[in-house]
Amino acid sequence: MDEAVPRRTRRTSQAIKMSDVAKAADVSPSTVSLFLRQPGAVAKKTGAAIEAAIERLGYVPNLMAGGLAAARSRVVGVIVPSMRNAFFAETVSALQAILWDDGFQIMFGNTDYDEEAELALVRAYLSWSPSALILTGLHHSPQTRNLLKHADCPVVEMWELGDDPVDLAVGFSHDQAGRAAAHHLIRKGRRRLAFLGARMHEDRRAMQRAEGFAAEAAEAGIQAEIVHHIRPASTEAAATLLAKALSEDPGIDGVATSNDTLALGLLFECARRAITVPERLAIVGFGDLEFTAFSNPSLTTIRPFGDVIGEEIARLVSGILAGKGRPQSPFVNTGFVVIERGSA
Amino acid sequence: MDEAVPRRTRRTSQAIKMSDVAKAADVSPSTVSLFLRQPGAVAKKTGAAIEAAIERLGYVPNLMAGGLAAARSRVVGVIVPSMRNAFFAETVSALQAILWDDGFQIMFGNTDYDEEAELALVRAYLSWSPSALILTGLHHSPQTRNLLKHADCPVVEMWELGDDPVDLAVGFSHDQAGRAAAHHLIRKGRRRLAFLGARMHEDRRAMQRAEGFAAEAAEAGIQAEIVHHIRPASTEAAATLLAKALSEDPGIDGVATSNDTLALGLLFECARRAITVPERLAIVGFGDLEFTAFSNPSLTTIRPFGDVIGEEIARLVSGILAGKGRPQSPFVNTGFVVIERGSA
DNA sequence: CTGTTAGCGCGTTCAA
DNA sequence: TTGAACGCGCTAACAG
Repeated sequence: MDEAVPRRTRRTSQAIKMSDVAKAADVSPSTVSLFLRQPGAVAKKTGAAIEAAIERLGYVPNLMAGGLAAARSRVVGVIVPSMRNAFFAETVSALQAILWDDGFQIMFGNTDYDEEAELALVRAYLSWSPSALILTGLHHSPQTRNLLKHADCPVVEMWELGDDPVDLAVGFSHDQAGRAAAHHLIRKGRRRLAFLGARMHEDRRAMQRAEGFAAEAAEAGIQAEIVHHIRPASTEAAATLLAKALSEDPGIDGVATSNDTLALGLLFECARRAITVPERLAIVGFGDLEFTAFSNPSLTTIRPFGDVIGEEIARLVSGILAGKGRPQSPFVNTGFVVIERGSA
Repeated sequence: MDEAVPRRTRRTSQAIKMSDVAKAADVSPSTVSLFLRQPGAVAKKTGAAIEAAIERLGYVPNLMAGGLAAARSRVVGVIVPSMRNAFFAETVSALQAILWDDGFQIMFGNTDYDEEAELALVRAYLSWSPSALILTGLHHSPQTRNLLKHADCPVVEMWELGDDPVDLAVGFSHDQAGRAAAHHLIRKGRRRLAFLGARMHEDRRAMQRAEGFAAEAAEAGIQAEIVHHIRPASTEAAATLLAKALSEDPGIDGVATSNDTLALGLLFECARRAITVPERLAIVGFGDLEFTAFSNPSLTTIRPFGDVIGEEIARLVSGILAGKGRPQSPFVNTGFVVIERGSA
């Protein structure tokens, strides 16, 4: 009976378009277009008239039309495993800030560590003719890799360094980070080590750190066990992991974790079990999350410079797209540092 | 005659297009288009042929062309104050998961609590003819509000409830959350209260919680001071805040914080100062971040259901866009709960 | 420096 | 159930 009255004006919202602006400024549409893309290439007076018209009419360019005509959009696709991970939040935040200033927009997605999801995302982003594609890690399904190889834009793999990147890679060596943790503990006189990791069956980079840790220990003649847990890193998982580690070797005196969150949980669990840190157990985390400096005891950890990764990528991508050419090397090593605090 | 010289000087990367698929499947482009949008409306045999051709050629639709023709893209713009904030990460993660399944893509941006940045983002997203716009909070610059009012798509304001939303709102009352914290402390016998907040000059919602807290206390005949700090919430800020609060009233026996991160810092700081929690100081956090259940002591906090906010919005938006009509009420109250643990 | 012109790849009538 | 025609709003080559 009574048809619902739409609460908002339906469709055909006669949006102001470029030709309207052109008419208002008494120039041709292509001049408006030119002005928008290269303000300097238009006479100052004409430019002022166009600008005034834009302002007066409230013109908002249609980026789909622009992208279609130019066969390229100013969209940058970014793919991370998980948005809930503070590491990536840092990187994406930095990326967004810089790319935005350079006139790019970010399309953002997470794979939840699923290769199929990654493939679907890559495909989806590709269908926007993006200006660049940024993804996490060097490992992808063969199909994904193939798509990326043929992509008509810069492709950046981040947070990992290694052989044979698809195109560009910005990050650091997780093997070395793992080794650094072991090295630090050994230097501190620890001889019975373990690496506690969460979700390492999915998180290749955490696994690499674990392996680097074990390798470094082995080279020093120390056997380090790797203990892991399937669930995501959480303070709670730490209790489980510590129990496992202790049951395998009650004399453990030094551990590294795949993640500061885990390390925080370990701190709490040690307090509960009256295990003194660092006296009886030294702990090295990973990530340098904000609480590490201020926990009790403060947490020795490895800082991966997630923000720098974002900045470097943004700079790289912006540079290439601005026609400044590609760097000599496809790698940017953003490195890491061990930050010594109270826990080790 | 003249037609002999096509001006295809553009270096297009031979992408497969719909017409190629059509040719390969021996149908017309519009049939392919129809099949893609409504597979059921095409003869089964034709559909199979098209599908095969798509597969064989590796066709990827050009979403810009599609969006341009349809005057609508399947992009959903999402704006949060900060990506580094774990609350919003939960929401965005849930949003992305559901919207993705429904065929939408997310464009993501953060304002860093800057109204101008928000305006720019809204404008940018609008230029993609989005399917929906999702932003944080009910407060925007007049210009932004005006743009949103005239937007030709659903607009959702999230994480806050109040009068006069632009269109739809999904969230909860921060005033009530603040009151709940005060109520809890009072019920626990605390009589000298304070609210410790970070960045409240920018974060309206934190401020609302603080005011709700103070109001509830006042109604119980208790005066609660509000102490704040300009820097973002961090475990470190907690020390500063505690010092301030104590200097104003050394006898404080119950505090709420704007954020669990702050509460965590407080826990550490209390340990350092040998202030027993909850005996001498009861603490109520906000956010129910993952460590709260497992800290030492565990943290009493308020859980805002950030993931539910994301789910509700996704459901709402998907429903409206699928033509299922708009809900009777423009509000969805996702509520919150006080989770009582060790610290209060 | 500005205007003319010809599409970009697809959705959407509508007729067949 | 399918196909032809048309145009979405803009960019880019080129001529003036």
